[in-house]
Amino acid sequence: MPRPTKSEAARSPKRDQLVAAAARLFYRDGYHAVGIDTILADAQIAKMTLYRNFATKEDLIVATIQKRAETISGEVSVAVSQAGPSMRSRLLALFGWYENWFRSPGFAGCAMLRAAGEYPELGSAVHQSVVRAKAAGRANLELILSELDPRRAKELASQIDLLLQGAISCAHTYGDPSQIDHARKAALNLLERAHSPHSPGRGR
Amino acid sequence: MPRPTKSEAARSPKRDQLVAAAARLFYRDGYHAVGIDTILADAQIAKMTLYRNFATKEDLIVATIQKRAETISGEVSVAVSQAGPSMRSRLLALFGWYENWFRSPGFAGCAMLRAAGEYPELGSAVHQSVVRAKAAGRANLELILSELDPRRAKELASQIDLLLQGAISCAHTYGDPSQIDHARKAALNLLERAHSPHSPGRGR
DNA sequence: CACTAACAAGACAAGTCTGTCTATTTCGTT
DNA sequence: AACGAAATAGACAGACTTGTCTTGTTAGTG
Repeated sequence: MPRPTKSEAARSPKRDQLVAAAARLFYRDGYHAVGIDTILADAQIAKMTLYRNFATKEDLIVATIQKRAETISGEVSVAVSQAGPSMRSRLLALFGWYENWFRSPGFAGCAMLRAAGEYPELGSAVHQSVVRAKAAGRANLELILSELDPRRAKELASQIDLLLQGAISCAHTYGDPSQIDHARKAALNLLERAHSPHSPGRGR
Repeated sequence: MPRPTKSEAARSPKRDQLVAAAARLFYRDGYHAVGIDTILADAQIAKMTLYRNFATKEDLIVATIQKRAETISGEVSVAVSQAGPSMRSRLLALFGWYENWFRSPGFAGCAMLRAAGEYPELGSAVHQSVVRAKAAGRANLELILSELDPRRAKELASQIDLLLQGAISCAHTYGDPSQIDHARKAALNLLERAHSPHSPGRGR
């Protein structure tokens, strides 16, 4: 069947092309700042093809967020799984992935946080898709850490996630990739502390 | 002199009114999403009055960021100075201020980070104003912490700042003010560790 | 070969955007 | 009372916005 099944209503070469161009331009210039005509010109795709695959521009934005979430999740999983068995080396692999990202050309912060910023209302479809993606990312981090200490995995995952999200935002704002170093040092401190807690019930 | 000096070319009741309305609307809906006509209607001010005080819309955005930075800096300083003398209580006062903010109605993340997100280019006037404001905030945090241990104040300030910036973004994204709790716990851990470092030269 | 679905190209509607300009009015000062 | 700066109201230009619709072309199907 040369016609590629189509079936579910998602896989289409034109659709992918569109999402790829949109993701690139949205990330570079912002969601409101980029019009669909710019995307169509860049992807060399007709307007009707866009509106056959997506109901609205916001739908296209959601698609770029979902695609980015999948990509990041996959790459991080690979990086962590390729690291040594110790929790420390796994965490360092995770931070290594982020550092590479920060140092890559065209880095401009987190596409998802920026989307949540441009669509600040909680109920917005775009914002909701960011919530899902970020929650999945934190859950994945929790899963990684649960091998160490299942009881504290949730808390430690939240803390390290805050460090990472902060590092992404600050690295972009300052244009300074070395922000990841601060986050890494803090995360290792927190990890050691979780391993050997010598003052248990503190901290509110 | 009943005419209020004017002098420097900044203080004007209409100007302040304009900045206040703009800050409110930009924060609620986003910088690109809000047009100047909306701001003018809200502030009940004529268009020419806007363009007599600001060259462009971006200039108005920069003004809202500067005003917000001043307000936050002042409020945080007061909150910290009103706390007890111990570093722990000072830090708790700082986090208390953030928690109140997160729980206040209409909280929608950090206006400055969102501005940097909508104007991703480093050289942009808006982005630059965010850099200045955020750098000043971190410097202020460093100043607070320098009473504890001047050597580690800079590092600790960066780490806690990352936690705070991450908490702001995540609290908004998830619509969950309790994100500050994770940041606070982590910060207290890092503070204790800075106080009694029992494994010195680790962490890359 | 004939059919059909997908796509390209572009006109079009209806509205929005920023920024400029003119004409009129308000108001504090001399 | 008269002057002048500042504010208002609104028209206006020119460009841009999303989304719809039409027309013609391409390519893979039975």
